[in-house]
Amino acid sequence: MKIATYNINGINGRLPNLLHWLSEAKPDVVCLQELKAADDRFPEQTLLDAGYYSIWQGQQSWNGVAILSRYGEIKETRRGLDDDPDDTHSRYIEAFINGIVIGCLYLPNGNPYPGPKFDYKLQWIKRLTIHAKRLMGFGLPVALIGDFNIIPTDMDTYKPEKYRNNALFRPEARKFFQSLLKQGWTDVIRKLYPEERVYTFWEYLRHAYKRDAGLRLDHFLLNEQLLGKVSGGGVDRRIRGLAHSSDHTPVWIEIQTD
DNA sequence: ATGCCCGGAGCGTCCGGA
Repeated sequence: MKIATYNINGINGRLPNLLHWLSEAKPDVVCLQELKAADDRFPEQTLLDAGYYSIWQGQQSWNGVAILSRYGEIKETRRGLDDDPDDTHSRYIEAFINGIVIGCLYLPNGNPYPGPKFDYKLQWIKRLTIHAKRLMGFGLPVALIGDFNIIPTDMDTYKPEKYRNNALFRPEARKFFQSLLKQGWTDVIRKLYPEERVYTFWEYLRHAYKRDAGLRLDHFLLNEQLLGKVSGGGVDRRIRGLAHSSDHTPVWIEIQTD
């Protein structure tokens, strides 16, 4: 069972790219972020024709998350986080697929720091912390997957000094990531590649991809029950270099199924 | 310090992205 995450940066504008990658990579389950499409603009039928069932939480112009599955109708277990009924951002959707709880998230960017957007990021983090702890108590295999908009360590950016006051790299954000690890989650891509530079995002500006001026922002956090079943994982780096690509590239893991 | 590049909305050129 191959599970992937991809910040698509506009699902309709990049539908050809998405379909091409799906046909090539053949993931079984996909978490998508930054749909930038209202609910009624989600390309459900096109994805069905490509073999994928979907659930999604859309929003006009911004944000938006979805889960795709080749296993048939998806059992949705949650959309959105608790404790803020006024939150209008579409950033979390969750499903139960093949015995695994899959939380698909698009954590707020938070720039510029300081400011209200950074405050919103911290608020959202607080709410995710509560939900992540709750998921830990289920006694089921669980994965929190998506664009965390967090550079976890110096190793995860081409130039740490440049990002010291960036919301992606601020101590508050990195501390949160560490606190999740203390809850019992494992950053499985880092575990698979302990020494390597693994980037999942390259800016459009200044030929960042060509210069390999990247960041690692897209993560798989797995609990113990799921970690033991992981047989591999990686980054589909080449996809970022294709024409009209998203600024992120797909990341995936392989799970042994019995 | 600024622009460099993108999609979306919508038809000017801005906003948000990271």
